[in-house]
Amino acid sequence: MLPESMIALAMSVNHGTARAPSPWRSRRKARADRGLKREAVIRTAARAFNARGYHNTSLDDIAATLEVTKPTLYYYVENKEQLLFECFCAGLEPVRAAFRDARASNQDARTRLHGALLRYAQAIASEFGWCMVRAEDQDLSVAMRAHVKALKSEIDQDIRRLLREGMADGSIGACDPKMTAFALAGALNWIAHWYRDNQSQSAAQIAAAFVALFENGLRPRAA
Amino acid sequence: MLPESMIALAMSVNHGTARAPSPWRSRRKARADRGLKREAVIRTAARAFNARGYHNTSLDDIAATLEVTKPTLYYYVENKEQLLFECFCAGLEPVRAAFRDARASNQDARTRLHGALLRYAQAIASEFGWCMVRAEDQDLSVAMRAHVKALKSEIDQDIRRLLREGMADGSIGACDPKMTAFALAGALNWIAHWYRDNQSQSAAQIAAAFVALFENGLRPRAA
Amino acid sequence: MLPESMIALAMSVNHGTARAPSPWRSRRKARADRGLKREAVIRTAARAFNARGYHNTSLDDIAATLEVTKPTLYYYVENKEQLLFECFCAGLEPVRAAFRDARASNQDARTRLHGALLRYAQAIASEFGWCMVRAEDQDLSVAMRAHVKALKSEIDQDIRRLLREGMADGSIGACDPKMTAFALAGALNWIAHWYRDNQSQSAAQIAAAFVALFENGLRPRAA
Amino acid sequence: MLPESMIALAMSVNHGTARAPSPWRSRRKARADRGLKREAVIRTAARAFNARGYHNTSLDDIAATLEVTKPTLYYYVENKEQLLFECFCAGLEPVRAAFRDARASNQDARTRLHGALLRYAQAIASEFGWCMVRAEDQDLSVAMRAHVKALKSEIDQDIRRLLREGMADGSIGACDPKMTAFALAGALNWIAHWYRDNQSQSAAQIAAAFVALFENGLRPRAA
DNA sequence: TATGAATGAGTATTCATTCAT
DNA sequence: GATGAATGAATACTCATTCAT
Repeated sequence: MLPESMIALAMSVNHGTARAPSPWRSRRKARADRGLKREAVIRTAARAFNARGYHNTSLDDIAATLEVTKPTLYYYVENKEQLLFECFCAGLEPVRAAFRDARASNQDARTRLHGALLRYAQAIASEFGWCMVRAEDQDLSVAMRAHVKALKSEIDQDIRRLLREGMADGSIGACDPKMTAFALAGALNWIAHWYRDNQSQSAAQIAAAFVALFENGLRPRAA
Repeated sequence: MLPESMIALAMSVNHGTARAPSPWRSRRKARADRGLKREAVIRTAARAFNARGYHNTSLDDIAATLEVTKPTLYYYVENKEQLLFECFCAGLEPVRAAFRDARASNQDARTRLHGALLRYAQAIASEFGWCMVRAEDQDLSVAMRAHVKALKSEIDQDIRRLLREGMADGSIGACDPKMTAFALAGALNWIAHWYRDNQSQSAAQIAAAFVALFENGLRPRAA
Repeated sequence: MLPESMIALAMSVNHGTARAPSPWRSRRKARADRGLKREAVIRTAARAFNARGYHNTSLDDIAATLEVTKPTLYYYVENKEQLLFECFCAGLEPVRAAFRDARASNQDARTRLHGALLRYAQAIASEFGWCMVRAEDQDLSVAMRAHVKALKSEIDQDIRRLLREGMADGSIGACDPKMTAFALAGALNWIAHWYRDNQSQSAAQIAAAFVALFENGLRPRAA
Repeated sequence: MLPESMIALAMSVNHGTARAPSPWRSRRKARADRGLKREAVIRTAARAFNARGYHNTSLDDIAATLEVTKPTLYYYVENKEQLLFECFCAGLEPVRAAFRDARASNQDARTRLHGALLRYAQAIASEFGWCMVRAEDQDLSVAMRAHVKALKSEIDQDIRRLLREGMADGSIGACDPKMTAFALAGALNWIAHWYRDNQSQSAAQIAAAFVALFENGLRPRAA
């Protein structure tokens, strides 16, 4: 269901701000995989979208960063829209993996949710965070919009399921799973709006602080 | 600091989806105040931005909805950018009012925060919610961006202050005010992404559910 | 043939840079003649055209300078084009007067030409100079273009006639009247491109220098 | 300092009114150099500006003449303004060359000035004449305006220098170099206002007549 | 007289996309 | 694989002009 190279791309998430090396530069240096170049295209797009927004980023911008011409991009990607979609998928994959692991584990539900949310937060803070969260549905064609919605909904359902399981196994207090899932996801997604690489706190630290809040709430605990 | 007509506009937030009646239609019907028309322009823009996004909304779209020609918009507003800014302000004003009230009250801090967040959530669910939350900073000129950032920061500081006051008066448990403020705002802002007028739950109900989560946390309480 | 108020306007040519007083300002102060206001409109337009060019001057600019609204201008003038035409006429009238006088005098032709060119130069250096010289024919309707051409041609013919008379009465050496008239007019018209009010030399001094050149030529004279 | 292709363009000045052949028409016919096309764009623009003025010429007009679409123009030129600038430069180059030659020669100054002015007049009568002379400074951005002013000033200084040298070597009578330079340039520049290709006299003949006037003046010479 | 309000027509500029080479 | 060249469609913004009041 997800595009081919997505997993490889997602694994190598790069938090640094260094310009991605252009695989075109050393032209003769090996028949550098089409896959590698495709990855570079997507990653470069993600950074540009993140920095300037989807509509304020032209394909020319992306091509220029890669030191390539615009039509070349079309060799690796069908559309500008598809470029956005690929970025979205690349960012989402680690999140899906996190929830897969949560399902497989046999700890109590709150612990499993805790772990998944930690990885969720890190994905949001990655260079693909913008594309996952801030990219507007409006900018996609109906077909892709449906696709994206389905993927997002999957995550939503994963969270709700863990909440319900937690209420069942006693590790989570009574709550409305739908509203609570929205609140959790919202708080974490929002990280994409303010997190910058140079932040004093790492994504992991932020995630930890968030999860602590969700666990204990604002009201002082007895002891 | 905020534009004149903003408060009137903000007071009359309209959650319905009904097309705003066009004050131009009945030309002779009263001396339809310039102010009223300006309001209609802004409100119509807000709905369009909300529905299709800023970049996918042309001034022609807005004009057509109002059954007016494009240049007429320029009679009421300087720019497309300014249109967005006005929407932002219109949405933000009730939030500022909420925090003003929170400062004035002499209840314990958690109660005051609780009240402010309720109103915050309702503002986000209003027709101006998109403009306040999802509009990209990238789309504004540097000058306006600074302006918007300052206004947003004001709210952020208000939240942090209440958190600190709550820790001081014992109504709020120990927490990192900055991270917590981000988490709270994020969860609430996210409402703008999924809330639709036809939702089964009202904005107030949603806000209540959120606030309850924030107060008690996920972990089951003793009693 | 020339518009009514032109002569009065032309007589009061104002070389200063001081903003023309707006007759609207003191509203009650007498029923200030329509003629006076019309004059103010034209003079203000001339200055604006002179400063920013015809196309870069909007009627709003002119209206704003006069502290009036745009439609008011239409009460005094039919068109933007007509506004330009009026400026042209206002500038031209003193030149026509100069050549009328030259025809009436009974001095030798070179002396009469000399005198007329002096006044010609001063007209070009006036605030209407731009409109007379730099305004493009292209910006006028066919009807007005013909009108303007006729007026310009009249001046051209006046110069040629004086040249021929000078060759006849021996005060002017052999020359091609057409080419010479073009050269004279061109040199003088060009003043509109570089003359500014704050020039160290007055329009009269410049005119004198030019006429001296035309009279004696570059080649050193015997004595 | 001047744009690359300018010199080639200037050398091939075409006085005819025949429509420039569109290099796009025969698409396959040769690899029609980008340079050639760029030239065609500039020349076509010059003719249009000449015929209708800068503001009354839309890029659509120019594109239509070339049988190309508007965005194509942007492939060769950055701006409408830059288009005007290129025309200006193309027209000016032969003039600069003329004065370079004048500096290199070792004839008396009056003879050298004479020669330079002849070529000056021919440049003004070329299809680029309008852009050099009648284009308003007002239509250029501040940066370009400065650039243009500098180039024009260079020519002015060249004329003044020759006048001073002429007074020194006795070939030119006493005169104010500044005023005289203005008069000479003005008379020649004015040619752009009235010269048309179908003129009975060639540009060279006109220039000769002008130079004769400047040399001898109006006053009859002794013998 | 003067103006508030509105508009029609125009215009420069941008950009995703295509295609022959 | 990559690019130079071209285009169609869209879009924000301007401005002279009109007209009811």
